[in-house]
Amino acid sequence: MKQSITNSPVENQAEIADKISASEIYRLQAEICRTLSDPVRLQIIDNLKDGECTVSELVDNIGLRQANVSQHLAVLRQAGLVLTRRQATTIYYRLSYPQIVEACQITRQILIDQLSQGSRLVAINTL
Amino acid sequence: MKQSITNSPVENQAEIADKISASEIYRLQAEICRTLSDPVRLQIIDNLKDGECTVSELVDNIGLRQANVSQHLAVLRQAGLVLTRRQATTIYYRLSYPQIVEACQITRQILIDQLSQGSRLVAINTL
DNA sequence: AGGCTATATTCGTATGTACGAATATAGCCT
DNA sequence: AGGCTATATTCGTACATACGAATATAGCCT
Repeated sequence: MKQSITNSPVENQAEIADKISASEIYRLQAEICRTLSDPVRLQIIDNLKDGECTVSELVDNIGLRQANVSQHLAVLRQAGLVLTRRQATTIYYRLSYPQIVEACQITRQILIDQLSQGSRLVAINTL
Repeated sequence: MKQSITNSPVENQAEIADKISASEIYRLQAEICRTLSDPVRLQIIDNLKDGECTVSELVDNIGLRQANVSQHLAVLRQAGLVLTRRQATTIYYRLSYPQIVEACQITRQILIDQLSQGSRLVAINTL
């Protein structure tokens, strides 16, 4: 088993990346992207971009069943993209990496560009 | 500073977005992210980040079968993320939106951050 | 035309995942 | 303890998709 990376204070990113094969990097990066490839989770991230939200707030804002929102929160948690804080029975969610919002903004901007060029209209009209 | 798309005479991005429901925006944005959520396609994008590549070059660089690479190129094409140019029997691929590279860099940076924090190690070791 | 090369598509299958429904856990309150 | 609220998990099913294998298309060349 590879346990070598456990607690290494001095290693820089290149060193860390070197311990993992390039294909593993792509695979893990793809996992992060897959986590972003759901409309509900994108909406959750949008809700969290300015700070914490409770699950109830997310359920209200998104308009899906609580269990379903919770499922998506579990996916985001497992991907390490959100963190939680408990206060009594209420759980607050926040983004682990606020930079994720920038990545989403880029993809949304690309979508807007596609729409304004009309290259996406066919897909929209046929769906 | 975003330059408005050259041949869309009147509509600005907000107007275009308004014509589509917010949930449709999220759905389409999720489609773009889903296109990025495959290791092979991320590698293709990486190969295209500095300019055009032929299919053969991609096949050689990636090391998968031609048919498989071509399938992934079809996914990227259908998502509108790549454009092609033909020269004789050779087809050159390029990125439609070079900004996609930035989005990928952000997700990769998040992954590196996760790895350096150790929050991803469990996932790596158990996979 | 026929053959060669470059690239694309179809088909079958195995695997992943979103959703609804139901159930479970956890903390607070009286 | 029991009940109430907030959140999480499990299960079944329907649907999507990546891959390999095989086949198809398209352009060049002699």
